[in-house]
Amino acid sequence: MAFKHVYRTLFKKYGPQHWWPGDSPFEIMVGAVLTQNTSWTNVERAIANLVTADALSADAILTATHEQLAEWLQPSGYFNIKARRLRNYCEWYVQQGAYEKLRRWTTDRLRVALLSVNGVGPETADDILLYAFDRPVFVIDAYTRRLFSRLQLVTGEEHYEELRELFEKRLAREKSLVPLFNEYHALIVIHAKDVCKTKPRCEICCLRRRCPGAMA
DNA sequence: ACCCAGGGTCATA
DNA sequence: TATGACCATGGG
Repeated sequence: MAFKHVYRTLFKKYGPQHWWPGDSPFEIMVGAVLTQNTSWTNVERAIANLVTADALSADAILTATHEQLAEWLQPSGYFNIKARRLRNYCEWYVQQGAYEKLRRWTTDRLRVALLSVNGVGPETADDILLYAFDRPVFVIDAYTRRLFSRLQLVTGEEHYEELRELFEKRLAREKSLVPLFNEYHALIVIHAKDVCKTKPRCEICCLRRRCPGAMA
C-alpha cells in the first residue's frame, strides 16, 4: 500500500506529467542516452541542434562524422562519449530493423538486446522500454533510490534489478501498469526538481512532514 | 568557487 | 563483486 500511497501523494501535488518529453519514439531514445548524468535543459539544446541540422534520425546520425556528431551534442556534456554511444545505439537500431521490428519483441528480449549496446545501461534501457515502447517497466534512478530510502521502504543498497523487481511486484495488482509507471517515474523526477531548491546540498525530501535530508 | 545533473564503462584489486 | 577514475556542459 505504501508504494501506491507515495504515488497518490505525488500525483495529487503535481498532477499528470505526460512523459516522455519528445515527439517520437526515436527522439525519446536519443534523449534517454543524452540525459545520462545530465540536466534535461542541456539535453534539449543538443536535440535542438540535431533538429536544426535535420539529423534527428538514425540514418543521419550514422552518416555524420564523429566530429560533426560531437559538435551537435556538445551542450549535453560528455559529447565525445555520447557521440560514440548514440552511434552504437543507432547501429544496433538499424540492424534490428528499427521501430516496427523491435515493437514486436517481448519485453525481456528487448531489454537484453538494449543492454548489449555499449553505452546503454539498466536505466537507459528501461527508459526506452517504458517511454518509447510502452512496456510495463519501472525505471529506477538515483532519485527513486534516495526518496524511498528516506521513506525507509528500501535500504538504498539494493542493486538495480533488485529494486526494479521490488517496485514492479509491489504495484503488480494495479490496473494500467504502463500509464502508472510512466507517471510514477516522471513524478519522482519532477518532485526532485521542485523540493529543497533553496538549499544547495539538500537532497530530495521524503514525503514526511519532517524531511531528514533538510537537516545538516 | 563550489555542487550537481533523469549514468555507464573500464581498469584494478 | 566492488570500488574509483573518467567523461564535460550549464545552472544554482
